[in-house]
Amino acid sequence: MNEEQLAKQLKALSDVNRIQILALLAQKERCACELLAFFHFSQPTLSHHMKVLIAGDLVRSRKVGTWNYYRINQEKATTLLSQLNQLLSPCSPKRKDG
Amino acid sequence: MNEEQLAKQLKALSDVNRIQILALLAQKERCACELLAFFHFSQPTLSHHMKVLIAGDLVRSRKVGTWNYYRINQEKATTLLSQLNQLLSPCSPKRKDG
DNA sequence: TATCTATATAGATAATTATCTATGTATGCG
DNA sequence: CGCATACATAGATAATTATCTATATAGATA
Repeated sequence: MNEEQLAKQLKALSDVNRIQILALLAQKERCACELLAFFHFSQPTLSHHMKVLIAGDLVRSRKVGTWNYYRINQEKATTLLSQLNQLLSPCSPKRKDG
Repeated sequence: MNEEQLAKQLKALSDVNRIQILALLAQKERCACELLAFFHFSQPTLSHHMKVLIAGDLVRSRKVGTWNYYRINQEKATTLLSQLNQLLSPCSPKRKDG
């Protein structure tokens, strides 16, 4: 388990606005302007938050014309959950040196 | 789901040192001086990190003489995992307005 | 009581971050 | 082409945070 990457992902998740963004993306893929409508911060601030989420591999984006659609990176999100589950659970000896 | 508290807990988890502290506590309860031996930062810094983890309800402590023993707050950790699981999973309509 | 050990607190500092305004880029359309 | 729309980037700023040194507190023990 790469703790640097895990910390980066958890840091990406450690902001109320980004948590709410993920909650919105859990429902469906959305473009930036659609996301922005839910919040009170500026467009560059949303851009910043999306960058953090993407850098943490929690969100993917695809461009369609001028629109940028965001969706949860389900695979990486699942990996994160299982890592966190392993971290927070009482130690079960999985490896000989564990 | 209280997103403020969730963000606070995830922020507590978003530091490599604190992740490693939790990994050590997952194995067993440990006192501060025992934890400190694993790291290169100072004792007040450990004290700070433990305070953050406790403020996030992820860790509990008990005092025995001069020693302070720390252990994972398993109940709250499990709650956190399930909240995060709910956040990162494709939306399943649990509530009428969901 | 004096002292050692384990831990916390105070205060300072450097790094990070969330946010803003202003501006740039790229796409679609008349 | 000229302009509007969607989004990103640049640069500034205020707040937060991780870390340190110095010091305080509190329990154990000689």
